[in-house]
Amino acid sequence: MAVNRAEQRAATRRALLTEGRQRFAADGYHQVVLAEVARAAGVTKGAAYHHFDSKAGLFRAVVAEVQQELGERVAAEAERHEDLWEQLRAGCRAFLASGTDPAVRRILLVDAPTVLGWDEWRALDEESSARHLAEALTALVAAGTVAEQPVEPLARLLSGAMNEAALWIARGGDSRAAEQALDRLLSGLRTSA
Amino acid sequence: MAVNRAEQRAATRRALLTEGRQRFAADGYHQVVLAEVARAAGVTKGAAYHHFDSKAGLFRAVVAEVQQELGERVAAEAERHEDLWEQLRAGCRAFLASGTDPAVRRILLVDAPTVLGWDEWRALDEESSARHLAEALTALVAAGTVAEQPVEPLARLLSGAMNEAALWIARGGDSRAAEQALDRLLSGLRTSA
DNA sequence: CATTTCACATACCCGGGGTATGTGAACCTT
DNA sequence: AAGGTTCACATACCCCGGGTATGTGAAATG
Repeated sequence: MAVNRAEQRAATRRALLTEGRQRFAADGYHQVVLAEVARAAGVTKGAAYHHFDSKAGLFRAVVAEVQQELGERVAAEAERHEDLWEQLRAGCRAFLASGTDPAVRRILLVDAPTVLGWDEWRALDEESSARHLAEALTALVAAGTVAEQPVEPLARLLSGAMNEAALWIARGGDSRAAEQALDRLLSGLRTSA
Repeated sequence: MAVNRAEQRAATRRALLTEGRQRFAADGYHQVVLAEVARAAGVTKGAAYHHFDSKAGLFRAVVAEVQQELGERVAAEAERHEDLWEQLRAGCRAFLASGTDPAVRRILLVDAPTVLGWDEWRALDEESSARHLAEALTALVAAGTVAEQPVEPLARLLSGAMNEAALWIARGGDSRAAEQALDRLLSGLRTSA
């Protein structure tokens, strides 16, 4: 067990994050009561406020964690392919699949924009997944696979489409059908080749 | 002035809806305090609970109103065109433009999914705008303009894309660029003709 | 070993959603 | 038109839960 103070601090912080993540994912931000998160983590509300400035602060930390994991998962799946176009498709499919994870669905896709505000949410999203998408599109434009055009609005459109599709799939939508529909949309971007 | 009881009831209900709509749009659901909405409407909190079962109930009613208006606006814009394809484009552009309306942006696009829950929100969305989109796509498929395919997932993708794009535009994104990017995506759906 | 630091615990405040009950004017009945 | 009923609110209250102010004991420091 941790006797060292830094270790102890890190341990309780992690416990709060883990417990918070589970509850935020299961019950949604507003249903979660901070004192119960702390109690489940083996501490009191005071400890939580010692580590995070507010309930939203804890949520923010959880969001960052989940988002980073998601970004890595998508990137890892994309990098299994050589072809740029296949990288894009693989990344998109990985994103769609991860919508079934309650942590991603409820925390990232539903609650985060409201709790953190759309601006801050978008900034976080930018760092993790949205940037990769924009980079992939830029690379495809540079390679001539996709027609020359502003990348940012296109990335926003695709990002929104996939967010919604991930939720739709999580709610019972046919993931195969969603992937095919996305493929059709994407293929429209290709220069005739 | 209303002396009749039914008129009076309708008047206060409308006052609550109007005042609630403004505040929900300006400050966001959670920042709004119900008692102040009532006070601004010239009544007390008790009156609000006489008309709506909860704060979320008032919000739900506001959402339904805004969503219906939006649906009508989009439909009206679409119907100014004869060609099915142009109807789709016009409807999409009208939707994107309406993202600048704070009521639409904050209430419909940001808060509604969290407050009402994604399922209920989707059900409301289905009645108003999403159905029109699905119908338009179905008509285009029937006319042979768009390739035969399941319409529902495609509609979800486009709906999500436009939601996000509307928010992006409202936050300062270039609406012209978004329209063009959307056009490119849509044009990919056309059968080569 | 004395002192400071720090990671929490305890006790408290208070804003705001929700509820239970009161009230007077409109409505219906005879 | 008088008495009773309904109803559209107002008033007073409960209480959960986020946030804060302060206490405490063990680890770190010298």
